Amino acid sequence: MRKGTVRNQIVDTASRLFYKQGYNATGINQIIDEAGVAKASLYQHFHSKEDLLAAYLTEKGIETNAALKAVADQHKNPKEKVLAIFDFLDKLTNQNDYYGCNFLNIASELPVDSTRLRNLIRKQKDDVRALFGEILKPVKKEKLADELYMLFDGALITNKVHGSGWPVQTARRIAEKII
Amino acid sequence: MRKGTVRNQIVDTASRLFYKQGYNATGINQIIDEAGVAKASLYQHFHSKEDLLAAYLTEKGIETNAALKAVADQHKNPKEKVLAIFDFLDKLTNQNDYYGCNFLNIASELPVDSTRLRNLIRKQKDDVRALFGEILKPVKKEKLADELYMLFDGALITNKVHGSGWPVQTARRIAEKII
Amino acid sequence: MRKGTVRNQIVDTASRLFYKQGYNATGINQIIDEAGVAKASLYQHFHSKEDLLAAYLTEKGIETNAALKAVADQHKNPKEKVLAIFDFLDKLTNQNDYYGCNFLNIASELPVDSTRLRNLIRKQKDDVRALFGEILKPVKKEKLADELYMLFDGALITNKVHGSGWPVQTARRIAEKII
Amino acid sequence: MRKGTVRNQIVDTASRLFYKQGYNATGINQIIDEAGVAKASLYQHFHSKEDLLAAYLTEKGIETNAALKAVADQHKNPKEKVLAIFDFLDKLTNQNDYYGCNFLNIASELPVDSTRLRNLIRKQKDDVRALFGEILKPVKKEKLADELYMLFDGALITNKVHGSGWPVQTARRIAEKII
DNA sequence: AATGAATGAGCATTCATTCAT
DNA sequence: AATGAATGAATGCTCATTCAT
Repeated sequence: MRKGTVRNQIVDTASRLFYKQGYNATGINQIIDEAGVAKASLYQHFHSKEDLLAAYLTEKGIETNAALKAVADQHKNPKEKVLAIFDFLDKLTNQNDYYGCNFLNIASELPVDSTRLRNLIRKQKDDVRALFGEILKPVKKEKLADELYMLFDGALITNKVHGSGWPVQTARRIAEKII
Repeated sequence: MRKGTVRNQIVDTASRLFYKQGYNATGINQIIDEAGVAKASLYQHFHSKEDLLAAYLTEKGIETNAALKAVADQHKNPKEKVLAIFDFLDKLTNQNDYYGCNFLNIASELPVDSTRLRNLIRKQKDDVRALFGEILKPVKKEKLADELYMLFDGALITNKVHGSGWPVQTARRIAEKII
Repeated sequence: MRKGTVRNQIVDTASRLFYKQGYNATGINQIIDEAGVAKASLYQHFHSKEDLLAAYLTEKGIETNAALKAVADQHKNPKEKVLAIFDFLDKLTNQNDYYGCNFLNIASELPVDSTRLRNLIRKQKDDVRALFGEILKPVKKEKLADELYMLFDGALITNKVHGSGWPVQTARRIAEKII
Repeated sequence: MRKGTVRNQIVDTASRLFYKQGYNATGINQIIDEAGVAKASLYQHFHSKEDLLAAYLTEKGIETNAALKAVADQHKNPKEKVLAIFDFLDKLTNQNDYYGCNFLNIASELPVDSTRLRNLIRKQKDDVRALFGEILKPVKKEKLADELYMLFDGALITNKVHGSGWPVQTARRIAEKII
């Protein structure tokens, strides 16, 4: 656990549960029980359950983008960078504690008018899109960023629906063709 | 309203609300109020709210597949059939009452262990995948079915996240390239 | 208990507690506990705690006005009618289970903007004012209605503050003078 | 702000909020936020929220009595003194920031057994009663003190219920008659 | 086949107060 | 003297489901 024990214990527990069970299915009571803190302590740090969700999305967004950038940085060739990202997705989606994309999972639970939260999700996705753009800039193919990002999310959602590895590999194959 | 007034009135109302508001956000009370039926009548036709969701997914699955098949049938050339499907998606996602894919929306709301409902969703998606396979069989390209279906869902989820038309057009462009 | 057991049990219990403890000091939980009904049953009959308060004020308003009218009806002479009302107040305020005027007690608990509830209270008070007017009409002294009603409420609030019998008797004495 | 900055800032803020919003409707958090002090500082100066209420009632009691005495002192004739008090009430109740009598407002919010606080309220009211007695002593009419004080409170509560100016004027008219 | 009343378990949130620093 | 983090208990309210008629 990190500094500011109580606050972080709350965020960590909430993040774990929001991810595994979904936002609506996770009650405040379960969060405080598993975090071992008082209910009022949670509300001292977060004005509402929605604020807690925002904290989860923000933290995971930073983490995820850093991880993807790190993966790309391990290669020099733009095409290799791109394919490495899909290989990373392959490893990720095959983990036992993988329950789908943190952001897409939440996206479908939100009411249409949750602008603030939808923006947090869109921001993380735009960062992925931008990452593909940066990778492809040196070879003047930054126009492919949209296509690669769409394959990225297509792979994630199809993997979620089918609980199977073929979508990520299929996305990788298409990526290889179009670059 | 269709035959079997009460039952269909319930399914129609529930479908409309599940789609627009989501499953968890739609309460039994709202359904019976707007359907104009008694609460016990609902439970006479459906054992649980989940059963009602199953009925919604089943009906929409049949409808959606029929619509896609009809679109494909308007063309002779396999490639034209495929592109027509993406053009259909473009029109669909631009409608005012479009709130995302019926099935992907629900998928993220379900608990991990809802096997029965996840199967209903997967079935509809497998039908789309099979449709692409049938379309491409005459030109011996049925292996592309997985790729096209992944673009299909990628377009839908990316459109949902960004609330914009570019993902469908991007998916169509990739499809055109790979066929 | 009256017909419609559950609903009336709720209103009766809430009325008793609102009167004895005040509105804000009485929680929903205490009401359902003492009424012996489920929480959801309360909310089936009343949309909110405020609705329950409205029911209490409405019922007590009818009761109180009927009681006052009955007292006045026992006399023929207008002056006797008026004095009988103050005598009734004397008896009332000396009862063991008297905790002040149902309506004035609530009036000071309400937020300034509770128009609906304030109107219910004002209505009951206007009925008292009107009763004095009717009583005095035969002797062409209906202009005294405001004065008598003000003595009426002055007696009640002063009795509440001092927990003593003198205010009612003082009000009666003034009434006797001015008629 | 007055001397002893912190303590007085707390009392001033609490007084303003207790008066405008009521005692129960005013939370400790709002008080410390608007007073700009720490929560623990409040509890260093006051053992409980109730203590803060006691301070409010005590201060306002002193203020109010001084104001009434000052009004009476501006006249020589006892009858004029009394009528001036009702004229003062008329001005007071017509102010924009008038929300009813400080003391009667609180009286109805208190649990039946709050002897200490009820005594503070009763004390202020007894002071008003005594003031009328002193005024009328020179003309040997001190027996009217109870009657005038009852008109005083009757005017205040009736004004509160009806949100109108007539009760104060009605009380003044009665006062004029009976002196 | 159809109903409306009734329910237990749960929801997110706020309260006045205390404690370690 | 002053603080901000932490708390247990209570708040009003909603959920999907069942039952007697």
